[in-house]
Amino acid sequence: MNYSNHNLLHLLNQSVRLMNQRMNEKLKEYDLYTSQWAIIYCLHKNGPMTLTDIWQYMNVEAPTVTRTVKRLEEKGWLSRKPGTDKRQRIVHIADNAKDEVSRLADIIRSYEDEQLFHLSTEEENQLRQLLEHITSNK
Amino acid sequence: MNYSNHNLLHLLNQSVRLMNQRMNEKLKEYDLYTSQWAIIYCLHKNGPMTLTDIWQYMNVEAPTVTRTVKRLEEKGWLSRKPGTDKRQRIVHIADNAKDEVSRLADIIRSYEDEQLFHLSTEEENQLRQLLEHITSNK
DNA sequence: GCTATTTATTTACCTAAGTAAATAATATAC
DNA sequence: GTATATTATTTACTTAGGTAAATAAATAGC
Repeated sequence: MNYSNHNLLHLLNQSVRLMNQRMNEKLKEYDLYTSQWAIIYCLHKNGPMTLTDIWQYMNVEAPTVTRTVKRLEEKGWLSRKPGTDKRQRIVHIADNAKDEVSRLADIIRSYEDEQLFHLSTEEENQLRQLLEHITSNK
Repeated sequence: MNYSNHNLLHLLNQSVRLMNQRMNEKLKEYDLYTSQWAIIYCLHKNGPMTLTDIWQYMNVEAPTVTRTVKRLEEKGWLSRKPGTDKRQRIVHIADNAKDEVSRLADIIRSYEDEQLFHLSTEEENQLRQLLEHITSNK
């Protein structure tokens, strides 16, 4: 496919749609979506977090996280308990799910590294640098 | 902000969200969203097209285009007429909107080139190449 | 200590992408 | 030339992002 006539924003959108589709395909057998896995992985790496911690870390808005966490709780991946501050609800990986999450973390991480992008370490660094550049405020 | 701990898919998602938000902000004064403008611009460049032409060109699914075109028709930007094949509906820019679209095309194109990404020509080519690489099938 | 403000989360509703299935017109098989 | 398959579009429903506003708890002012 030749994208050379496409403008950069369009190309960026197409790329991210395609990457998410491929990751969704990979996650299908675990009954998860990319965005759901992103939150599970976040908690796996960082331990229990409040909703505010999560949405700030993920760089999305609070209602998006509320909705996704709710679904993951219903499916048994996550659980919530009240914090010392009664407004807070601390989200953590459900005890039953911990082993599965550890196992999945390795599988998905290596899928992403080895198969999703098909980039050399050099190219990956370049891409990372360019994306960090455009997302930095001027 | 330091993204160095983030994996590449996460970074890519964040970047595209941010770019679309900025473009939406720019388009707000014309009462348009990025995805809506993408279709108008497509028709501006290529002339009248069928729905199938559009979704294949844009690399999205048909129902997405159906919905967006419907809204743009309601707002007076686009219009549709039947094709020779009675299944087809040929989408074109509404006569009333043509001047405005031409004017906007220049404004938005230069916004994207000069302000949205903040990349040198060299960097833009690099990014384009990397994105084309990851979207190519192996 | 009571009022006002801030903070954490949720609810309601918008756009934007996807899949699956329905509909209607055309093309193909025979 | 009728039955079948294909094609173009739409409808219904899902996830995923956003904003605005509601709610409830904590904090600050006085």
